[in-house]
Amino acid sequence: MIKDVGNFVGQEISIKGWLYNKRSSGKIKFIILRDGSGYLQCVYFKGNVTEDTFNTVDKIGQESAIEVTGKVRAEQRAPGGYELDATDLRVISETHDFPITPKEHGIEFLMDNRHLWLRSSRQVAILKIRHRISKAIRDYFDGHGFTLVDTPILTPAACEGTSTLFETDYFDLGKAYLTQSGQLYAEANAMALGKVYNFGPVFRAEKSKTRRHLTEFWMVEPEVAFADLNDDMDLAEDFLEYVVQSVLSDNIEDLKILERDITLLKNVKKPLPRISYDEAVEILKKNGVEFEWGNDLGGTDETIISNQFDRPVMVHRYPSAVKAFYMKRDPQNEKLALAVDVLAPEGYGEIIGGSQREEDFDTLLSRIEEHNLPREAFEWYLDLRKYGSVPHSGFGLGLERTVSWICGLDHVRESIPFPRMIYRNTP
RNA sequence: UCCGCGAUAGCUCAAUGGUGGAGCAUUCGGCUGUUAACCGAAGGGUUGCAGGUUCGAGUCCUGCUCGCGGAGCCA
Repeated sequence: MIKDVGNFVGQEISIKGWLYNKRSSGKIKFIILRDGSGYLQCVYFKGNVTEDTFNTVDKIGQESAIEVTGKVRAEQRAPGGYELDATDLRVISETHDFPITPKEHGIEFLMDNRHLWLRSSRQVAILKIRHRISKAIRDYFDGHGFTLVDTPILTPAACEGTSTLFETDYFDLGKAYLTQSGQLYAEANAMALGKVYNFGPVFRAEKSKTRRHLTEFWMVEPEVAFADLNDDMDLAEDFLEYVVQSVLSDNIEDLKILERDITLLKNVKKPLPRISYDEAVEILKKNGVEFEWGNDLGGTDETIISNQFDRPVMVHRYPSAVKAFYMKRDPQNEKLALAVDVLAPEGYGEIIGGSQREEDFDTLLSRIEEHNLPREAFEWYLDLRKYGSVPHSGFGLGLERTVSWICGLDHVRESIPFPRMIYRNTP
């Protein structure tokens, strides 16, 4: 693979890939080969290769699949520091008129050609960082005593009763819904295994049309038995530090391709600042925002708050009225929920939402009734409070928002290979 | 759902109500170290769709379609 060519200096090698770009100057021709692992400049001198091979270089278009043979050489003038002094060229599949040229394109064209856009250096870098983040997430939990549990995607009822879900017919059993969260099922698993996490796609049928929303996105949700809100925040900051520092140590080249300023990412270390909702409201008022206590924080509110800090900030104890039914109320103030949101810097908004869960049977039942949720659908969930109920907490981290933040993207649509949005479900 | 902006060559964009252009891409020619290479030439158009105003509409008006930005909702 191209990323390993440095180990083959002085040797003749053959390498398969795609033609990324080419330039020619009379009797010398340069091609840039890409293979997914990196980019390699290959030089064709007239005289070093057959007339036929030399002419073939002219003929093949961008994204032709080829196999290049030649000797590896360290070369300062070549991108990446190494170059292939080519002796042969085998065409595996010739291509002409690849739509995405190395020039500028508009977003509509690029999204229509998303299946081809993925081959560009920028998209390749993003996908590699996305993979590193996914791996860091799994490594972190696997290394801290968590068991991965897979929760259902088709569910009989809305998990939280707050957002609009995709609906589908389910044989003779009526309607089924695409899950918006695996959390309730993760709680059941946590009562079996202690510390668990699930990691998979979730779905929201909200007609949200912003740079932070997809209708299908990936979420990781740890759930821990015998953990309170403070334990939850301790976990979130330790976890977030691990994920960000993993990318910084392994993906510096990819971040350079994205021209990401990593100054603030380097700051993502424990402890993260913790402020209460009340303190957040004070910050808003100091910044001239007319904010009424009791409302949820909007996107611009989150940006103002996060701009006060040089790293992600945890906002805890929100008004219970704007939070989900299963969140435990603060014993010190019944109007507050033991919830926490982690706001990423630079306007990337909420990347983590979590809480301590209500563990008392009667209280949870009355919450379900207050929210006009069908009790039958939650009988199994109530059982968790009937048999060996314990304080427990967890959170959910949105993968695409995290990728967008770490990569410095201006829209989540670039953070997943094939984004699903309100006005686009193709390609 | 609401507010705002837009749709012209394969792509990115120009064009005062008066003969639709440029750069890139493509094809041809030139160049022995290019870095989104460069230089010269050629081909390439039902100006999103439907109506209207006007002697004359890419340009003004109305409706529609699609897209983009933002709000709300949310992670």
